[in-house]
Amino acid sequence: MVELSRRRAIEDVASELFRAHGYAATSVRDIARGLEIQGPSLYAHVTSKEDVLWAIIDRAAGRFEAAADAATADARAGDPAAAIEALVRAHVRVITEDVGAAAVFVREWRALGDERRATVLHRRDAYERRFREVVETGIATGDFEITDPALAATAVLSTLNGIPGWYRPDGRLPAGRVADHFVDLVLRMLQGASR
Amino acid sequence: MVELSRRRAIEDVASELFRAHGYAATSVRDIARGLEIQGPSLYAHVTSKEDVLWAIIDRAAGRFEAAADAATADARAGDPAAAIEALVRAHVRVITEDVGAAAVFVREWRALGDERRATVLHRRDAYERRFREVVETGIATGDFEITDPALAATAVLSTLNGIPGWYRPDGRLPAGRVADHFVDLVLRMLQGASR
DNA sequence: CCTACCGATCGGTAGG
DNA sequence: CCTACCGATCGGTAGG
Repeated sequence: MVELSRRRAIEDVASELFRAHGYAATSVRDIARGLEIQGPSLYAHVTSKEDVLWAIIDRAAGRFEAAADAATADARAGDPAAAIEALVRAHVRVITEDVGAAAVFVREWRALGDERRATVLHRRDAYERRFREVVETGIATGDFEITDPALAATAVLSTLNGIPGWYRPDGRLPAGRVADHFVDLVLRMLQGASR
Repeated sequence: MVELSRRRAIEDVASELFRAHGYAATSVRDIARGLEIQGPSLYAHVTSKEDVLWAIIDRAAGRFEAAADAATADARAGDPAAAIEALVRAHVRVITEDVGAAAVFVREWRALGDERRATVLHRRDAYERRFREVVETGIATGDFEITDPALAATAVLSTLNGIPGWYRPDGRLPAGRVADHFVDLVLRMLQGASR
């Protein structure tokens, strides 16, 4: 592992602990132990335990948003299936590139204070809206066979957000294959046909 | 609300608090406050905080298993689509009948002690296997167009287990409509066709 | 079901 | 980054 900023190392250790045990069940001293320093020494680098959680979640949110921006820019307008494929690949890539942070982002936002929690929920809403709008476009073009686009978008994201629950970088399926499978599953979910 | 056993009332209050804030972030005194008694009084009814979590999770697991048993008994053998539909309807029904308990079951099993956590994970594996076996049957009969049945079963359950994250009994969609939509989405995910 | 209380641990600060 | 320490809160017990 290359040199990381101390601050980033703290967040990586904390991500793994928050993912494995949850934010509330992880103590500041647990994080410090993972860095082989004393508990209070952590406060030379962070101002509070919640700041560490916020840094992890804020960065993860930013990576999802940036990846979706790039995916949307790449995909040709007027092809909803291609647009969904790009969004799914982007989402899966962000998850598999840092599955610890993704798990914390998906599960631990409830532990944030009111203001930050509200901010994260708004950003999640805006992010989900991108999926929903593509679903709506696909309904309009006749590519998708969906009667409730809001529910379909929620279901798609639930499907993808299960990945941090089982994906491991050294697991049976490499990240690219995971993305391929979920692109197929999601597209079929939306396109329907055989019934 | 009808008379409930005191023990059951404790579990219902705890379910809501565990769902909203997580097990670790909920104190025994928080649970007691929801019942309008003092913190230590709770111990007249339960032996530990973890016992309450276990009771919620164990009961939820039993309800999922019993519902799947009934669904499997009902569905005609040799029709994988009907079998999946019955399993999905059973799963959604268990979630929507007690969304608090379902959320705790899905999210909070990490907080159990080693032995109980291992037990729950084995039961989850066995439960997921039922879905996977129907997927495998569907591949064999040609009804399903799936290349990785284990991943497909995991994806289906992730999709369904997102429901406790947003479903509310007084929400826009009644439980039966939620089940209808997820049956459609899941069947299309498995049956494929249009690509 | 209550009051009084316990030891352990929590997040965090003081002062190097 | 350390040691020494703080007040608050935790799960849980004693003894009615």
